[in-house]
Amino acid sequence: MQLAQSEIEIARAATVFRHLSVEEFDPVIAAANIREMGDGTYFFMEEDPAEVAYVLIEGKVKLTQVTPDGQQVILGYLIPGRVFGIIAILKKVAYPVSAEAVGTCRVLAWDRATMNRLMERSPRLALNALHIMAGQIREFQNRVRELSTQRVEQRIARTVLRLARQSGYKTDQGVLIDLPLSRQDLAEMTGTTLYTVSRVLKEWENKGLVQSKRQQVMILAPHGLVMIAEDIPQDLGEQKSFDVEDLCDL
Amino acid sequence: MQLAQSEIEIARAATVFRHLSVEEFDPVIAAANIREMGDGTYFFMEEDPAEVAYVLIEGKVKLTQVTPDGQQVILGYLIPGRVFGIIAILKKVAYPVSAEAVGTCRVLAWDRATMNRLMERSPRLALNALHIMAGQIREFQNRVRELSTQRVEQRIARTVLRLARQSGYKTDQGVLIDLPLSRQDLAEMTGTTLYTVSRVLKEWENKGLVQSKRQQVMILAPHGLVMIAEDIPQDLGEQKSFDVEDLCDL
DNA sequence: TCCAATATTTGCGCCAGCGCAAAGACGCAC
DNA sequence: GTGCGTCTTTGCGCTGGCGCAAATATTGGA
Repeated sequence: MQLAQSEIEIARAATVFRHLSVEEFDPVIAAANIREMGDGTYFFMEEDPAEVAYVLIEGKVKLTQVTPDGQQVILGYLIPGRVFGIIAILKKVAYPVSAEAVGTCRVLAWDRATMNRLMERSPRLALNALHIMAGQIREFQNRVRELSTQRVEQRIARTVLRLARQSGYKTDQGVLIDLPLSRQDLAEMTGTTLYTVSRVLKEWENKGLVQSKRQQVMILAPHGLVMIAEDIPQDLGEQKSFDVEDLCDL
Repeated sequence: MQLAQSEIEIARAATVFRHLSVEEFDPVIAAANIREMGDGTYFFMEEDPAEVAYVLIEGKVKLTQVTPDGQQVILGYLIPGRVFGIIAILKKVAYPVSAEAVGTCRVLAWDRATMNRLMERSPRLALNALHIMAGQIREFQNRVRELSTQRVEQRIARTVLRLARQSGYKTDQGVLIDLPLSRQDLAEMTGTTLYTVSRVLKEWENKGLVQSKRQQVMILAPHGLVMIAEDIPQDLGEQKSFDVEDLCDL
């Protein structure tokens, strides 16, 4: 398979290749394999020996874990430009999560030997990997803190806002989360049940904060969700108008 | 301050220095600063710019975060040989946690410039740092999963067993957790309240699983706790005898 | 030794969230 | 259009866990 120019540009912008000079970047691309995966197929499963690192070019990827008793937990979704399976640069380690294609995906892939060779030539690449892992640590620490201290509605609000920031798609009605996102999925992301998610979304819908359909959530009033996410007791009556900027950060 | 031979040996065994040759390790030690911190003092606070990396030689260190509304979360305790603040090898990042001395601590410390210079000379050192960060990611992912899927009693059991494995001190009665560990501390580690922790410990005490005093927990029947941690419904009646091996892993 | 500070226990009331069960809505395949 | 599988809603009852308040225990320091 051949790389289109647009695909190279997406890779160029990937965090893992940030600050690479052209001389460093070209061999990276030259060594890449492009691969396509159909909806629902797995790049790798939790516990598999980590041999290949990927950069997502097109599509979405879902990262999950499964508890010993078979319950699934969704750790997050990836969008184009994100690297995954980067752990494969290390010898003799296993992937800590499963990675599943959500819709058709195109990725660039490098096996460990290739990645190591590239890193030897561009220390910057290794440093970027470190940066990415540091960011992941921070992210999961925050998740632990959220799960420890926040109530369910708050966690759902944060999760929805995070997804909107990542995969939000602005329409004239509001921000649509561009993912097939069932109540069950949201429950697995927030550590609750599909019943509770359903009830919370319904309540938000009644308040005019969101509009949800089958496997779909659209945010109508980001500000209202931010209020919930931050646990600011809002006296109702005055509804703030829609403002995309609210999605920028918390 | 001078390094004792025993201190050098502890550093030698630290995970971050694993597999280093003598030629690589000697300059590392030569470049180290030894530092002593009193009980309750902080090596660094969450959000501080990360400038120094540490290896714990003696004492215990508590890692914490604070929520916006002032609630504390304990992410874990470190024992001698563990590295912390390793994030400081990267430029322009902040510590994601606070690190507090529990009892008097002795540590080795390197500032970023020194650490970077050492890593250039020993790529193995950089690789070890990567390994450690990968391990941390895995650990926090597991914590997220636990918090998402397990009930309070289970999480407390896992936490107590983990602490015993780390800082357990075998006595003729059972395994004593060698940390000042209040109900509040356990609550902050497991995402619950001191009231619930108190009630759970009391119940375990009545069943003869543990014996707890002020800021102290001793495990009498590890097997029983493992049963709870793994959520195996135990029909009472037959109490298994004490077996230290149960602490080895879950 | 006694006091003040800190840690722990426990009764009590409450409610957030769980989870079954059953009905309803939706969308795809034929 | 029909039918089936999947997803969603919602009534209901229940309980795990929260958190106040007050009593009690423990400890270190004066």
